[in-house]
Amino acid sequence: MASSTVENYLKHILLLSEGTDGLVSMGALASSLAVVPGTVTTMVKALADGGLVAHRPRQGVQLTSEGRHLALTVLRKHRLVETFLVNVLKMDWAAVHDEAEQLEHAISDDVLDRLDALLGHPTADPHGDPIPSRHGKLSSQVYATLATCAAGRPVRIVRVTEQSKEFLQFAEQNGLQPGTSLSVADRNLTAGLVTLRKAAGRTVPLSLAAAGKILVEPEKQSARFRPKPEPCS
Amino acid sequence: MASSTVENYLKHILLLSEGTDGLVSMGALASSLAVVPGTVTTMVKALADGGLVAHRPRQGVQLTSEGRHLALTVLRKHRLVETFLVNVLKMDWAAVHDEAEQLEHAISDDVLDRLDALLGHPTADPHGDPIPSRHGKLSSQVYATLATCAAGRPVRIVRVTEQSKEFLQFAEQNGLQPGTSLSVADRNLTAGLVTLRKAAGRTVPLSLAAAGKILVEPEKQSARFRPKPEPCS
DNA sequence: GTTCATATTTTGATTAGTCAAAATAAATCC
DNA sequence: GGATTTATTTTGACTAATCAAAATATGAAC
Ligand SMILES: [Mn+2]
Ligand SMILES: [Mn+2]
Ligand SMILES: [Mn+2]
Ligand SMILES: [Mn+2]
Repeated sequence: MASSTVENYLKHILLLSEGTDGLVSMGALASSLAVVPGTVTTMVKALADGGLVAHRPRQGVQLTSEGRHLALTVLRKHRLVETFLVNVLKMDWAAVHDEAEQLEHAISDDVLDRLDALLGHPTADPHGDPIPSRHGKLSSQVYATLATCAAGRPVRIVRVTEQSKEFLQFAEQNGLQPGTSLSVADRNLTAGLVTLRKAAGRTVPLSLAAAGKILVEPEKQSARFRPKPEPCS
Repeated sequence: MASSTVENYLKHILLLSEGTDGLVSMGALASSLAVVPGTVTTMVKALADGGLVAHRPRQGVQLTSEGRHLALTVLRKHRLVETFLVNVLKMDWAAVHDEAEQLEHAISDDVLDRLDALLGHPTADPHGDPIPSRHGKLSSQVYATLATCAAGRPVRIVRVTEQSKEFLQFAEQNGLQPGTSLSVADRNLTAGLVTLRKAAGRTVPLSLAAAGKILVEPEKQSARFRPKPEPCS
């Protein structure tokens, strides 16, 4: 029932309210959607009439539970579609965001469930972005970034939080994808430069800004050092 | 670039002009698109301005070669998507038309090509509708229907030309799908009734109107009767 | 407590797509 | 040939979504 436009508004409100108190400013929403602020004010009032958001004039906007549910469904479609495009159709991870931006509005809930099953119920998309569960649960785990994690510590990339083609192509070129193991060799705050050391010993320089877009978790101990491997049952 | 609306207009003009001289009446197009005739007149003039159709006032409308090319791409997307939904996601063939009606406007040419390869370059969709080739060739082979083919003759269903859920569910229930072998046991023009005999001897009654929607070709000789089987090379 | 800068809202206009209903052209029938 | 039926076109109005630019509110700075 909801138009593509409405779905996009809700999805952007959801993404922008992640980690905050939930109130999203008109300005932030406008630039996120690439429309002028006046348009957002008008649309948000319409969404509020429809019961999908709560609008606090001159304060911001917030999803209602109905709006949040719809937004989560759209986000789930987006990320499952991206996963399908990369895992099944072997598309470049830098290209799938734009595709999914259209497809998220065109697939039914039935197709969504079948894609989910085909892909084996994945919990993250090719960029490491968490996929909302069918019941609307969205992981909000907080990770360190390459700009903040301790130097020398072995870490594994879990997520790249940046959709732009250019950034993703650069990251792929330098083997910076979810699953990659590495450590921060050096961090120079003055120069705004981070140097990474990859598994093979290769080093990669990265701006601090770029490093902040790459989320990592502590490297799990490799198998031969693991104290008590679980028996396969 | 073209909106979903424009794509739908072009696709419907293409389908309605199949087999005719190419001129489609405003009235036919309006009922096919489920809009009022005045809307069609307005839109067709806009399409003509855009060079996608030629409008002969009070006569009809016809695709230009650019419009025909676009229409064929949309049709190709529609039918490949249907094939994907049935063959890969195992959806019911009665449900996929509505899904494809949306998806045909959301998938890129790149995704189209990858789907085509994944499916093994099929030439017909689950209903037997021919899939336009990547170079815009659309098979226009003429087939007999169950309403016209000789009684007693063993035939094989090649296509079911009717998108409605109800009809397709009925056809599935009675095992009337592309590939099925059968023959017309009896045709009673007065009663408007056709009786089919399936392989297992089971008979199925069918209205003449419904029989006309089912296209067939002469049954190929079964292997044991074939005079000169080609060697597998 | 004014003044200023900034974000937000309002106003007026535009585009795509649609419908209802009136006007018009064309074909058909006597 | 004139009247009638039918399809098409025109006209006027409406909705969703947008922008440009003017008006307004709010918090910060002086
Ligand atoms: Mn989108
Ligand atoms: Mn993603
Ligand atoms: Mn369509
Ligand atoms: Mn089909």
